[in-house]
Order: sequence, then structure tokens, then C-alpha cells
Amino acid sequence: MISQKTSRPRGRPAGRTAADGVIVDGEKLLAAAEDLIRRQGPSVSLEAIAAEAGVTKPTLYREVGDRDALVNALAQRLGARMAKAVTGLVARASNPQQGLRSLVGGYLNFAARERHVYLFVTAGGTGEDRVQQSLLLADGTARQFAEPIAAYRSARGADPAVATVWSYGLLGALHFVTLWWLRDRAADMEIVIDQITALLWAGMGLEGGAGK
Amino acid sequence: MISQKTSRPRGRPAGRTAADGVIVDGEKLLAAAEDLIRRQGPSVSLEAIAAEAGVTKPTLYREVGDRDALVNALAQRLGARMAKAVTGLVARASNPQQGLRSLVGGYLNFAARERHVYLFVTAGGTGEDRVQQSLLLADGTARQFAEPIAAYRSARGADPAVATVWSYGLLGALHFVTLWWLRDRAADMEIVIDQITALLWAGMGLEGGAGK
DNA sequence: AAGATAAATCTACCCATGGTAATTTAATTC
DNA sequence: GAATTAAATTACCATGGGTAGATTTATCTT
Repeated sequence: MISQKTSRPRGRPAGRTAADGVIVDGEKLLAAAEDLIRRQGPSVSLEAIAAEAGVTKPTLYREVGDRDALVNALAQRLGARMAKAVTGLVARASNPQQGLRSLVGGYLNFAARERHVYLFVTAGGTGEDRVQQSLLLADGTARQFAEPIAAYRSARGADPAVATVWSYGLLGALHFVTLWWLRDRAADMEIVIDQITALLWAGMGLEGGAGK
Repeated sequence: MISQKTSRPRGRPAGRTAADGVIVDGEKLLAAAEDLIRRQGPSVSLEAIAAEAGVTKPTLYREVGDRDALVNALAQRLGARMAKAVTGLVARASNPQQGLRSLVGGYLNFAARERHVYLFVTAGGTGEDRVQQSLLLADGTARQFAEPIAAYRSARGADPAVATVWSYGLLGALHFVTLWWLRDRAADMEIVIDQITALLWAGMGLEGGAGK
């Protein structure tokens, strides 16, 4: 029961010239994909996504690539939006610990609000390279985490080389707790945020002095 | 190019009676599945798995269920083996921090050795419930983590309610770092183990006194 | 002991979906 | 204005999960 929308005529569409700059616009396709995923969950077919955007599979293909490419593209999009929302919150925090708490809370809230898209980009790949698929969203974010961590530690004479591993660790913790919470809703969100914040805060040694 | 093996006759197999107890034995199917996944990667078809075990799809179906059920069953198997291997290591550790380090190292090593099966059970589900699929392996392990964490904190007057969230957090951190390491091999394993151990050790506050 | 029923298995099929080839129409170029 | 290029569609193929029905052997009933 796909939207079916316009069902264009068969050949090259009339009236549009290459000099118009913006062609079919991959962005529009991605937006449509997101929309449909939001409504129908992370298992939508490419056919349905194409239909939602008013095109057909080959066009979707030419524009964004195969399913893995779509997951990739949406991961970047979601990552960017998420980063924007969260950094906004963090900036408004009154102290570092509150900042971390804002980050954690922002992440959880965002994932909850965008549940389906979040799942699509973190577990959506049917592709071969499952490692890559699992880390798509994390990769972008990890780099953003790594820099401040390294800087902070350098500033206090602690080894900054941990930054990459810690970034992936933090994101993994956040991700799993998010999944668990999305599934079970077994605890109040505020409490979960407090608990995971406490873990990460202590883990990064933001409490007292620097590590060895 | 499937093994093809025996190709049994068509009807009910001769000579076997229900009173023999062990029937076709789901365990054998699971072992065969693991074997084939090890050789061919986490994207094997059910058809291939059935063939590897010398049966056909419907039999595999009757015995273990659909693909999600297979992932589930293998997750339990792998989780059990992993737990055994790791607790063995932890038991031999000379002190708590070394114990944690053994756990981390054991996890990473095990995942590396069983790379394909690990990926099959952590990212193998093509099914609907992606949240569930992502947490399959973690669920079993998290319960085992939660108890000692709660006990430890109770013993020092700290709130034991964090145990569940922390368990998933720890496993998420371990999982993501593992995936990152499996993909990039960008650092020496021993160093990665040290780094993630440091994060978790501090995070759980095993260093100094108890939390608030 | 013969016939009826149950159990265990395979063969053959259906159908959804990802991906591609061939086709059609419009714009652009020379 | 014919030839070429661009942008779509329709129609198809291949793979793979899942299932219905056929087939053979064991067990049960009378």
C-alpha cells in the first residue's frame, strides 16, 4: 500500500534542463526516505522509499546508490542533526558535569524521538560488511569526541592516546544503554541519564586528578 | 557451491525411533551452522546451513526455527562459551584490576578468534526487531555483570540500582571498541586492552571510595 | 497381521526484495 | 534536423526466507 503519488511519464521528464543546476536532488530522496522510515519503521523496502519520493528504484539507485549507501547517507544526516542538537544543549550547561549530562540526555532523547531512523542507521544494513554498518553513526561522532578528550588529557599531562578508544567506548555505552532503554523502558529516563552520566564521568576521570 | 553431503532419501528416515531419545538433535544443527559461519562469514544462507548439516530447510526450520531463532540460539551458545573462557581467565587474576583487564582482554580475543560468529550474533538479524537483535548477546552477559556490580556497591553503601544500566554500558563500550579494533587494527591489542580497562576501571569507581 | 495414524523428511513452490537491462522520451549539439 | 546524450520508466532476473504437499517409515489399534 505505497503512496503511489505521481507515476510520471516514461521517458526523460519535460521542461527540466541540466543548467537548472539542481537536478532530481539526492537530498529530496534522503528526506523522503527518512520520512517513510519514521512512519513505517526501519525495514522499509527501497521500492517503497522510491515511491515515497515519487520516483522508481533505478532513479533512487543512480542518485544515492545501493541500500548500504542509503544507510550511510542517512547516518551522516542523522549524525549531523544529532550533533547540532546536542552541542546546543551542552553549550548551555553550567558546568562540565552538567555538560556531560546534557550530552547523555540529548543523545537518549534524540534516539527516542527518532527511534526508527536511529535503528535504520545503527542496525539497518543488510550488507556484507557488518562491522562497518554497525559503526557508521559512531564513526562520525567518535571523531568529534576524540579531539576534546585528547586536548583535555594533554592539558593535564595525561596520555592523550586513549582518546580514540575511549570515544568508541563512550559511544558504545551510550548506544547499548539507549537500545536497552528503548526496548524495556524499565526505568525513568532521568534516572538512567544520571546513572550513565555517573559512569562516564568517573570513567574519564573528570572527577579528580589526571591518570598516571 | 554447497557441500551437498549426503542427500538423504525422501521419506522418514529408516531405523530411527522416537524412543531413541535424541532425535535429529538441534545441537548438531547449531554446531554445523557455527562451522559454516566460521568458514563463510555471517551472511550465509539458511539453505547453505541446512546443507552443511546434511538436511534441508524445512528440517532446519522445524528444529531451530526461523533465522532470528537461529541467531538467538547461536547467541546463547557463543555467550556461554565466552563466559566460560573469560571467567576462567578472571579467576586466575591476581587482583581486581588485573581481573578486569583479563575480562577485557578475554572478550577482545574471543571476538577476534570467533569474528564471524560474533558478527553473526551481534549484527546478524535481518528480522524486524532490530533492538532485540542488537542486544541478544548482551542480554545474557549483562545479567551476569549486574549481580557482582550491585553486590559490590551494596557492600560499600553505594546505590546498587545502577547495576543494570552500567552492565549494558560496559558491554556497549566493549562491543564498540571490539568492532572498531576488528575493523581498523589501528593499535596494538595490548594497548587497546589497557586503555579500555582504564576507562572501565575508573568508571566503576573501583579506584578509591564509593560514590555518593 | 493388516490397516490406520503419526512422524520425519524431502521436493517443489511462492513471494518479497535488491539490483540491473532494455526501452522510451526529451534536451542538446553540430 | 539528424545524432547524441540525459533522465526516466518498465520489465526483468537472482537470491533467499519461508511453507505446502508429497513421500516414506514407524507406531498404534483392533
